[in-house]
Amino acid sequence: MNADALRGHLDALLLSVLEHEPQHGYAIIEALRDRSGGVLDLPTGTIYPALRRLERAGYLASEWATVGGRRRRTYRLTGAGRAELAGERSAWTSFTSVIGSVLNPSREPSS
Amino acid sequence: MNADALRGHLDALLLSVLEHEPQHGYAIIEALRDRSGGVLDLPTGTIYPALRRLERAGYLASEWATVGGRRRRTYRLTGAGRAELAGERSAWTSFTSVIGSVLNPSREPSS
DNA sequence: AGCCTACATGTAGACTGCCTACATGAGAAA
DNA sequence: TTTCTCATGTAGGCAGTCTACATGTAGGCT
Repeated sequence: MNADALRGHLDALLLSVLEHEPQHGYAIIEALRDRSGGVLDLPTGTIYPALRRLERAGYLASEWATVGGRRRRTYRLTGAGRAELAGERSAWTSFTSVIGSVLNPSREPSS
Repeated sequence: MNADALRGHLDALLLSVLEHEPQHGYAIIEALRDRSGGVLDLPTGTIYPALRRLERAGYLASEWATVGGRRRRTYRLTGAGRAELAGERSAWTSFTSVIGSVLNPSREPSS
């Protein structure tokens, strides 16, 4: 998986993983790996800054927790985050449709 | 169309437009606009450097022509470019599949 | 005790590609 | 002569992802 290809779609992935339950960063990385069949194995240097960015943007909120002696920062979707996720999903659909139509144009009978 | 979303997929679009006939930059911009229903309206500052990059990479070759007193640099696919296009197409398919599976996971019955 | 692995978070700086803004010039039409 | 379309190109900015590093706990193995 090329790094550039991901550009601009990571936010949608993160929000999507957090849709049904709050997660901490490390678990999010594992969830992405699981859901993608091992293809998406994103480094911490990508995930943690991205989560903070999404929190600054108001799409996520976080709380510290300690589980088994280890500190976790648990993120959850805000209302704005939920709306953003919906927007990202529809943006993804139209994005794939547009690129697809250029990459594999269905030849119209010419006028 | 968000600029970041395009990142890493532009090469595939350009090669695809040039697949069946050579084109010059300005015409490529118009072709992308047409094929995408007006959504992809890419600036010259994006297209021209990208075409030169693809030529440096060996995927395109270019020749100057003069049509109606105007100079055009016409690009065509090389053999390597054709192979690259095939690779980009299959990469696009797996890319959409992976992102899609994260964004809209089909819930497996849990074990 | 010492070592290694998994768990867990974070930052600094590099890389790179797409964008904005600008520059240039010919032909055609108003 | 002014403006629009056609046509190419560069310089510099921006921003997101990555590499590499830094820190620390828990638990298993020898």
